[in-house]
Formats: sequence, structure tokens, C-alpha cells
Amino acid sequence: MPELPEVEIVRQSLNKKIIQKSIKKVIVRNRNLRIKVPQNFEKFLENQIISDVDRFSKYLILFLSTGNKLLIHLGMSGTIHLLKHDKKNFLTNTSFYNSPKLPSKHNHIEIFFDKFKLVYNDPRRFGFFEIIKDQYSLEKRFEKLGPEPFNPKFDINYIRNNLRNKKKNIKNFLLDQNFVSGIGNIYASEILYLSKINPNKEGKFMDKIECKKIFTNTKLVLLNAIKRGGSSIKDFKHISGNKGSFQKKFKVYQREGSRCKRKDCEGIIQKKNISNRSTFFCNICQK
DNA sequence: AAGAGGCCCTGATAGC
DNA sequence: TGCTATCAGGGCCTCT
Repeated sequence: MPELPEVEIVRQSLNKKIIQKSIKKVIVRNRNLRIKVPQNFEKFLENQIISDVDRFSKYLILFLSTGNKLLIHLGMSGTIHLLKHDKKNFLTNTSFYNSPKLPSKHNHIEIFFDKFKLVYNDPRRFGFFEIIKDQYSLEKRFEKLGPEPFNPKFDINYIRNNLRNKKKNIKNFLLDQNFVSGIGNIYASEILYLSKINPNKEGKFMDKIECKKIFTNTKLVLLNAIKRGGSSIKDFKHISGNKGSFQKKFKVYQREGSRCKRKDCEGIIQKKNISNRSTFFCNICQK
């Protein structure tokens, strides 16, 4: 589900609600996430105050008063919800408000604050919660990841130098988190459409102008998605249950068989598997 | 070493 | 109705 824009929307909404709040209680119902939730996970969180909520790429980072950090990844199907809880009973975990928007299954982790609780729901369990001890370990954790598209390091020369002599196609480059981090399967197709570049184009055949388009449109697509509250394809995104609207702006994603949206183009949007991920592109204007 | 493919997991949907 | 197959927004590991 969540690419950089969706995770950024979650960060913003969490930031408003949980900063300076104290964690009263943590309940883990299923430890078998992508990374096993350790037995002592709860003790790292209980009685901690959240000092900040940050994001890198598709990762959320909650800063705790001890200096520990809680790293959260939503995987494919993870969602975070904030719900009121019955204060009298929350320690016994019996009587809760149940938001109609919150699925009844797969609520793996619940973090209780004074007046509400954070619920992590994730049917496929590709997401994870991980305690990171300090800033150094955090940097270590991310050291192999490439820069975000907004990082000045991600410039035209960086792109050109990485693509040079490479057989790997540009779609796979955009999905490669060690090259640039934060782009996922939806926005990769959208970026290539805006750039008029065929997703199968090999890195070594990308000229300077095309690299410049990648540089510009990567930021453009992600920023527009953030502005619109992200894309809600299947699940809801926001902690409130509200949906983003960027999916209405998709030029190619899930539009196979439809006409290309460029005024002067007669093309039809194609769907093709590239490295087992569905890829959408115009058969005429993406060269 | 680079790059392709398998795999982790559940649920929704399509087709028979 | 109830099977089976396919696909889904991610990323790590293995194999060639």
C-alpha cells in the first residue's frame, strides 16, 4: 500500500495527535510480523513520551523520551488508526469503542495513550515494528538506502552516474530503494508517464534530458500526491479513516485499455509485468 | 557483481 | 455454492 506520500500523510496526522503524549500500555496480539516483535517490546514503550514523529522513505520513526526510536514500516497492507478507548477498562482490554472503519481482524499491536489508542492493522503482515537504540543504529539501519528524491544528493549527475552502462530498466531503478528511496509501484509508473519514458528502457540508453525528466517528475509526482493526501486504492490511509484523492489523478496506473490522457496522443494504456510487478504505460508517447 | 526471481502472508475477485 | 487461480501499494534473500 504505502509509498513515501502515504507514509508522509500518516506522519503528519500522527504528529498532530501523539506528540508529547505518554504511552500508558502496549498490547501485542500477534508478534509474527515481517520482523518478529520481541518479548521485551512492550517495556521499551510503556511510560515513554513521544517527542517527535519523523519519516524516512517509507519508514515512520517515533522518538521516545529514553532516546530509543520506534521504527514502523507498513509493508503492503499496514494501516494505523487512532481510536478512543474506554479508560476504565483499557488495562483489562475488554471494552473498547470499535470504529466502524477499523477491521475486526488483524489488529496486531495496540498502543494506549491517556484518551485514545493507536491500533496497527495489517492483514498480510509484511509490515513491522522495531526498536532502535540510538541515532547511530538508526543511521546504520538506513545506510544502504539511497537518498529520497528531495535530497540534494539526488541530482541529475547522481542519476546519470548510476544508470550509466546498466542493463537494468528504468522502472526497476525507480523501485530500487538503494538507488532512490520512497518510490513504489504506483508512482514509478506515473513518473515514467510524465517523463514520456518507456518503463523497459535500459539505464545505459537514458540520455541527459531523460535523466533530467526523471529528476524533475519524481519530485513533482510525490509532492502532488502528498498535497492530495496520498492515494487510496483499496484500504483507507489516514489515521482517521479518511481517504486520499491522488488515485483520481492517476494518468496510467490501473488505466489499462483506456485512452492516453495527453491531448495530442492516440495511445492506449498498456499493462505489462516487469519483474513481477504490474506496470502501466502509454504505447505511443512513452519511448 | 548485477539483476532476475522466489518468497513472506491474507484477502478480494474472476473464472469455471 | 464452492472450488482454484491470480493479483495486490514492499523488500529481503538466493541463485545464476
